[in-house]
Amino acid sequence: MPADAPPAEIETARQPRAEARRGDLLAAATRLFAERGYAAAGMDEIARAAGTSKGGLYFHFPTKQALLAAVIGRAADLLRKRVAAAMAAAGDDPVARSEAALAALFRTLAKHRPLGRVLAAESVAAGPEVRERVERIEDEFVALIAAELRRALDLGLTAPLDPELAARAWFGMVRACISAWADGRIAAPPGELEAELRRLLIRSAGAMPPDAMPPERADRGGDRCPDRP
Amino acid sequence: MPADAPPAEIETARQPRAEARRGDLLAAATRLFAERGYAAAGMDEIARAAGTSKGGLYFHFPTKQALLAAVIGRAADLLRKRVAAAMAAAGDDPVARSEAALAALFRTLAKHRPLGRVLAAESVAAGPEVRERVERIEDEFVALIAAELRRALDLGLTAPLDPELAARAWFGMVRACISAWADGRIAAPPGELEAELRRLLIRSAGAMPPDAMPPERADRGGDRCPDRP
DNA sequence: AGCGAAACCGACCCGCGAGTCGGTTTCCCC
DNA sequence: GGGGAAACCGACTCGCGGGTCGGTTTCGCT
Repeated sequence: MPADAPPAEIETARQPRAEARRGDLLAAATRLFAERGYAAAGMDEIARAAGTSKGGLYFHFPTKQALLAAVIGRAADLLRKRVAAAMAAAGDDPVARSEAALAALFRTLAKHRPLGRVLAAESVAAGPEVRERVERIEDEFVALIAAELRRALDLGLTAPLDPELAARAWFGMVRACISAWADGRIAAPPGELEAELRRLLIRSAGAMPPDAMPPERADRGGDRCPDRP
Repeated sequence: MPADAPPAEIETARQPRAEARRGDLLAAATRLFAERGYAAAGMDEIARAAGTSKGGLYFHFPTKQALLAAVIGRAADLLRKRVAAAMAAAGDDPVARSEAALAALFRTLAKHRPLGRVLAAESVAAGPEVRERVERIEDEFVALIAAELRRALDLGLTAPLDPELAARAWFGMVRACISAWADGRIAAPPGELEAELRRLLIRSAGAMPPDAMPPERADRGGDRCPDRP
């Protein structure tokens, strides 16, 4: 449904060693863009960090913007792959599929911390084209989740809500928590964080998790259906 | 509780016309940093946009970083003021106070669009000190809401949750929705957006809004307490 | 082996923009 | 009204970093 989704990598697979270099360069660029910011990270520095030289870098990428674009494209491809796999494995239930998509997003971003920072912060710094591209990617995932949420709504599995807005809000929740966690501003281990976040997401939609009831059932008084006097 | 909260503006109030200039400069800088990004916005450009010259700009701010720091400081002050006022006006109920704080955040960011973008995106581009400062500010507001949430939790007004995490997640929801809306990627008018967002927030905490029931009560089948078979 | 292209190197070029500085205007106050 | 400081101006400097280029190495292929 997101229509375009450019064919990922059109590169006509050069020599394998070149491909490896390209990978190193992208990794180094991702890390440095995240650490120093797009503008402050120098091409020379990136080349050095990837174990090569400026000339070698410019052999693979014609310009700094192109490098950033490649970094972003690769990140988007990775996310797409993980999310698609997770959703496919989650079966038919739209709530389960939404949960799975968010969880995959969460895990992927948690595993590759710099990636999230590049996606979040560098869009503005590198000119409007890049910025728009990042927005498109975000919209793509939001639409993915919104579609599931709409199905869930139609099936009466959730409280009445605006699927687009809810999907966007969910995305924001995940992003905010991940980046705070990546900076060490949240102590909890990722597993707990994910579980707690999942509870928030599900409750916010007014839905029950598809798999009956979570283990800790009688924690306290009013867990679900809180009729406070 | 956030401990420090630097005394806002220590400036020893110079001539009033200078103060006005300073304001113009800050406004122009905020706008241009948001539009072009920190690195791409030139000092000369900013000065011109504020109706003055580079020399005049450097009279007020010794360096580009200092300019950004002032922009961020002013934004933080504005947010602090608005949020404090809203919470004070909301009475004692911790859920109402949380709602009010978020709503004030929402409205302030919605009214001053560039401000949110600067806070969100420019922290990385301008070196680690600035970045850390922005994180501190965010943490400050999160802590504010987390405190209310903790009270609500102790009073049994919410489902069991981690107050810090929930506050952070809420913050992320608001931010994500605001920035998507500011870019025109969400069509809804801000009033509706806020209302829908508020519903999501409340539900995610498993709380009831303090003011009894919202008008549209019997919209559909399972609004609250969704026991799906 | 040896040829040709892909891959890589690093010294150099050059525009751009942050910061400087000597000079000019504005305005407060005696 | 005039002296002096605050406020402001804009031409200039200068280092930094993106991009270039001629040359060198690596490697596949016959």
